Amino acid sequence: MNHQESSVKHYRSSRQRKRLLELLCSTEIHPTASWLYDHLKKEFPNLSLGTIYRNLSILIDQGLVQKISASSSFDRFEAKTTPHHHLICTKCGKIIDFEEKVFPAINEEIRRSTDFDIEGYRIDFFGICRECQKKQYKSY
Amino acid sequence: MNHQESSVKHYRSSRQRKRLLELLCSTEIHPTASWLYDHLKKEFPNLSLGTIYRNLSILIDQGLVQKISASSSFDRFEAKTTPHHHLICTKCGKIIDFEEKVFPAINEEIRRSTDFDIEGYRIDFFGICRECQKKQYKSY
DNA sequence: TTCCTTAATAATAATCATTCCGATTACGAA
DNA sequence: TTCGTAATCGGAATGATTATTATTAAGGAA
Repeated sequence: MNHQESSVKHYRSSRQRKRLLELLCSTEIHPTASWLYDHLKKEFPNLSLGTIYRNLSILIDQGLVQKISASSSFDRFEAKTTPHHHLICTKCGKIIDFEEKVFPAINEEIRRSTDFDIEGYRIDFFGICRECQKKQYKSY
Repeated sequence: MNHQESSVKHYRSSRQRKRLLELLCSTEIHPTASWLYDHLKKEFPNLSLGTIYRNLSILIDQGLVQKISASSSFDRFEAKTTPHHHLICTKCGKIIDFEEKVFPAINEEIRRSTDFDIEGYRIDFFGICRECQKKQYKSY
């Protein structure tokens, strides 16, 4: 959110948040809050789920992490790297990054024809992943 | 979801569901479940919120309605018409349909480079709507 | 029309991801 | 090292959605 950069908020550092970010950077599975909690719990036995959520929102505010809401009942998170889109399996809910190319024509098109101040876009592709395709055949 | 068409489920008709669909077709605001509840409650004083949710899922199953999950804490719904995308205001959460053109290049590109069985895609544009742009200036 | 089977409804409880709160801990400036 | 306060922990609160159960009403058959 560009319009918040003017009021830069300073956050005190914490080991929990440092490790949370490292964990997010080290995986590609787009974890849920509870997955992150389970993994860091081993390292911080007193860890609280509230700490996960609060730090995720701090990291999002810092632009280091982004939230993905993909029609499931719970949010997923990922460390922000390069812009990319998502392949979402409508069977099992799995989300896969789709780096591939950015489509520049979309940006031009959209800016021309709306009075929104567009910050970006995300393409979610819906379909059935390889594993679920196999399962479909088996179920007959 | 194409893979469900083979087992066609028959639903008994109901006045509540009939009116729910009519209401969804008559508006462009992408209502929440509780908005739909509040409106139909006038017509059906005994209406239950569970009835809204159950009928929404039936209408979705019938392909007449689709659910939009746009990073808010609650779902929004719309009657399915032609394929289109969404402009989502990151300030106020408003969602606006963006008919405009379909981008055929995306389909070709994606089908070539993944083993997903792609059913479709949706582009969510994030930005700040005209009204919220005005409010921003005022806050200084 | 009347009856009968069963899906749809209403009311309410349960679920569960997320947020909030009060007491305690620990970062980091002086 | 001290001190002010942000970060943490634990648990309770919130709120959207789902499940449960008794009641109502589609809609097909007689």
